[in-house]
Amino acid sequence: MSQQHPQPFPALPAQIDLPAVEHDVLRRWEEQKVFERSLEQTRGGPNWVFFEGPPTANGEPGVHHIEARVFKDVFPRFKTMKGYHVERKAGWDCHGLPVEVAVEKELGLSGKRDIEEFGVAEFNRRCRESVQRNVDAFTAMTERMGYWVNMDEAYRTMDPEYVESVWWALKTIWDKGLLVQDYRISPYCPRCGTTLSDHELAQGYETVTDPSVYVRFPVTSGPLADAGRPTSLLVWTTTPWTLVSNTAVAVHPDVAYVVATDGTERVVVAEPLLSAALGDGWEPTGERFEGAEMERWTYQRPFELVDFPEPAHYVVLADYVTVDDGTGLVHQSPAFGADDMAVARSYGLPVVKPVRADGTFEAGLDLVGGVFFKTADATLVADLKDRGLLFRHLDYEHSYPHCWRCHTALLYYALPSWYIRTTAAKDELLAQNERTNWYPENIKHGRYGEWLRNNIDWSLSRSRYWGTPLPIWEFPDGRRICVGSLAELSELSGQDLSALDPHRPYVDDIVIPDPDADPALPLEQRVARRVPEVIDAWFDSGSMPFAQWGAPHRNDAVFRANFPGDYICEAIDQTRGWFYSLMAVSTLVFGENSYRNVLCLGHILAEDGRKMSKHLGNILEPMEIMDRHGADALRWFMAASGSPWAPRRVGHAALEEIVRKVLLTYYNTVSFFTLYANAGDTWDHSRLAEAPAPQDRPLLDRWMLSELNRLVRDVDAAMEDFDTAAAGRLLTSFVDDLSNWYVRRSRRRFWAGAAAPAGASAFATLFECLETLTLLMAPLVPFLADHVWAALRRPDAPESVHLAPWPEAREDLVDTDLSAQMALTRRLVELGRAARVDSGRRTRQPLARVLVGAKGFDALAEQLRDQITEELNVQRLDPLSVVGGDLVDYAVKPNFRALGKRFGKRTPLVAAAIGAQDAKELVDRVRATGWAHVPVEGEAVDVSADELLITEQPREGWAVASENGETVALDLDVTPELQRAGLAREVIRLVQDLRKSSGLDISDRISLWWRAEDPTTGQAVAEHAAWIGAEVLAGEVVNGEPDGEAHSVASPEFGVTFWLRKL
RNA sequence: GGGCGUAUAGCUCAGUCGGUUAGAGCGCAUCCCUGAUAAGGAUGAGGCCCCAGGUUCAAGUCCUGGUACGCCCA
Repeated sequence: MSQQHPQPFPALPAQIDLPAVEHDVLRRWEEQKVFERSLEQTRGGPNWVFFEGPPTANGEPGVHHIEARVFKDVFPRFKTMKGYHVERKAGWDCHGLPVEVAVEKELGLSGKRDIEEFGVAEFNRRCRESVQRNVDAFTAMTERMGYWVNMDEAYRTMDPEYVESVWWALKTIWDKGLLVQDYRISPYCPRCGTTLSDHELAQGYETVTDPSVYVRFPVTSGPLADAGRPTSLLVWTTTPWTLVSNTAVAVHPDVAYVVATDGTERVVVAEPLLSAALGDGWEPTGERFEGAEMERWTYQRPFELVDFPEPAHYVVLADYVTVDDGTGLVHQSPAFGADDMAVARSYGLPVVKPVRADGTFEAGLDLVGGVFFKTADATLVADLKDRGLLFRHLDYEHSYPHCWRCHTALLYYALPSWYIRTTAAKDELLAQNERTNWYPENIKHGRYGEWLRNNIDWSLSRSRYWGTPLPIWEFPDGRRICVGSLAELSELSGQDLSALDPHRPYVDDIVIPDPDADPALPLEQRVARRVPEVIDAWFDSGSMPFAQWGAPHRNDAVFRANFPGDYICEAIDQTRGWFYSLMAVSTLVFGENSYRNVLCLGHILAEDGRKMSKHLGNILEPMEIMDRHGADALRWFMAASGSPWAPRRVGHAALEEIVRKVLLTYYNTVSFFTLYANAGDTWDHSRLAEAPAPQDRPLLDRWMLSELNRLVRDVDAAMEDFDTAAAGRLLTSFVDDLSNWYVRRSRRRFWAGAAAPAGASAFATLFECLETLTLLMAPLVPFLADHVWAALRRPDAPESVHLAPWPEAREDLVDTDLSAQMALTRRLVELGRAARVDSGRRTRQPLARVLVGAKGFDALAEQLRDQITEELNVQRLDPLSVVGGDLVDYAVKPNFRALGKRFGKRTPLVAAAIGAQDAKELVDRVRATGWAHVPVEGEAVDVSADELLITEQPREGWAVASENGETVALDLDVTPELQRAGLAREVIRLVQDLRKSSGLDISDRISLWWRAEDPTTGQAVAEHAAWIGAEVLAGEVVNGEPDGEAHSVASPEFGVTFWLRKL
């Protein structure tokens, strides 16, 4: 029969190769230019501005790159369906140390000296090349995962227009006086003459033995200065060479310090360290000071070898001082320690640096002149001892950073460096943070807010090669110019530089002549040269909102229409990275943060719970995963598995589960629909108009449509709240309801066919559910959703689901009362199933009666009662009350939630009183009057039915299951009539199996013959022949064997044989 | 050392406004159903809701402290 009608839907086989489908869909997107059209058709609509955080195109892409890219795709798709215009400009972060390190490795270079010998021009050319190589791998992965982003017009932070925009931003900050030069303490190798990055630092720790010395610093002012006998601060250090430049002594403001004496001298130490630092023979004198009281006490410094330009050598307060080691008094030498430097800045102390860049002390100094810093220790300690200042000298074994190349001990060394005074904008940053929505919210005032509150100036400059050159030119007399564009530089330098590559070394060759200089001076003395540094690559990426357009020099209007952004998303490691650099740059330059909503994801871990890394061998390649499970499965995992804010483990098992439970259940429901829509009197979209109005459909359909519209409302709310996990849970549970309840309970109506009255509603309802569900699924699983859409779509609907509008919930179809009734129905069915299992009566055996005792059962609609009898295969459904009260056991429990509201503190008493009552009497009274009195502390208290949890169970001859006050009881009596009906069901199943194994189409008609050896089965078949024939589509059911060929099946269990032949 | 987060079944995770019988999936066991069938369903075993205090009539849920792990920073 199916051949008589053209099939309205393409056949969707139950088996599906998801990765293959995805490749088809990718091809279709490409051919039909779906992404471009989705942008085209929203043009003119409101903008929803998305900023792509540029991945560093350094190294191969990994699974963790998929994570953020899923979220960067889902919400733009969602907003596009809602009618917004969402530009998606890709970007690449090109500069920075990681690129340099990779190229150094490739070239076999080691360190800055090598790079300079190799040639900066060629080195930077290689860096540029390396970046471009990796972009290809990212592009392939991005396309495969279905991330729609415009890579043809991607911005690159190394492009001249981009660099110019960054220069402009720097100049803006310069003009505000917030770009300044200051000392920065960096780990520095004096032999290689270079600073080391944190990454390099981590590679070079070695265990060494250093002197650990306790030194007396005699107090020269304050209450202890005139104590009659000399009193000294006892100061501990493991770097005696830094005592030459001792500048101050730091104490913790909240720690107690005491004076101790051995009878001859007096020293000051932290109270908790008294015995540890001094050993035996020392007694506290009773003099005791809070650290805060000691501020500005002066002392006699240990060496008088260098000059100090400003006042120094007094006690300062610092929170970082601990009482774990030493004496609780910490020697300060700001040129050689980051903490020391910070403290010195806050006190305005001078930075004295007697060690030269090669690691030796300045030549003219007494005692240590020209000596390498580390070897000066012995000389200095000996001198302290000679002068009686050395209190104690030990050896101290600890881990100290060394140069990973030459193993020279590193120097923490103050070098001139460029800073952005973000601390000056701290209040504004905090205010901008308040106006920004963080997901999850705790980041805002937690990890990120904390970072802002402890803001430190942004250390901007890097003494490297492959980066945006710092656009500051300096004259010999110290005057400086910050340049904001190539045009400006052209003008200042007097040459056309519009085609200049604004990278090193070319930009280093540009000089700016001083128009006012004496022409007689040599050239070098009347031109400005660029400072040698490049800038932190984070400043590049933080500038992307304007620099991606080359604004303000180019596309300024485009930039202004796309600022600030509505949405950015990265993993949590970006809080102090991109999230901060974006906020800092735009707040400093525009006085406004550049993003409104920021999604902050947890990290992706390997299945073993560890980070994926090559040496652990637990890496999953993204392309391999997608070829095995499909990109949709991986996308669903990222978006909806667990909580995106938390770290998550990805593995094959998790992805297989998603495929089976979510994607295939959804797809199989669609496949089921097309199977029946294509069969018999086919169903096509024109029948939608003939279907009854939703409110006139059977309750099962009305329930499903109610659930559907609730789903639309809730998924929309979840997506608006950037909560894909909630959306995923809602969708999963809907798919389960649709497949395992609605379709399961509606199968007979689909068998009846599209033309049958029963089928009209079912087909329409299922179609509407699938159509809307597919729209809701589209942002999360764009491939499968579009595949389904292509199969199901109405003739006038958009070609792709991604060109279709987001659905709107029809609140008028949401029926919460019906939802509650259906929930009760399903709970009762579950109880009935449990009772059947206990009783050992298989479901094919019809039973006479089921009894139900449950609140709300009386109000349960007839159609829903029918669902229960059908699903449980029973003939009658009655309330438990039809059984005489004497045959039923009652149990009553207090409903605490209800009682608590009314009785508060007395709840336990009322609960106890309820438990003490005779259950049956209590139930009778409540049933009769709606209230019952229970005695509580001599007083009669009313309780209502709602405040009780009543469970009732029949005593004899029933299979009973109850839960939460709801009871289902099955009549176990199987009469001969019931037995024969059960046998008829058995043979129907037998014949259905035969149909299937014979390869018949679901709508093929047959002739059926049978012969029974078992008399009871024979009687059952004869008695139910009409029913059997109708069920198995047999035109005739003949007792006897067929002539000629026929498919046959014999059942020894029931003593019957069947033959069938297709009509 | 500091900040932030996480901790619920063997595993992966839900758990709303605090309510006394804490759920799902996977895995395991035993079954059932089947014209979606290499699917589906039921039942069962499996819980110190990390620990200790506190608030409350009532705590997996709120508060304080601790432990372990993770991330960021020093």
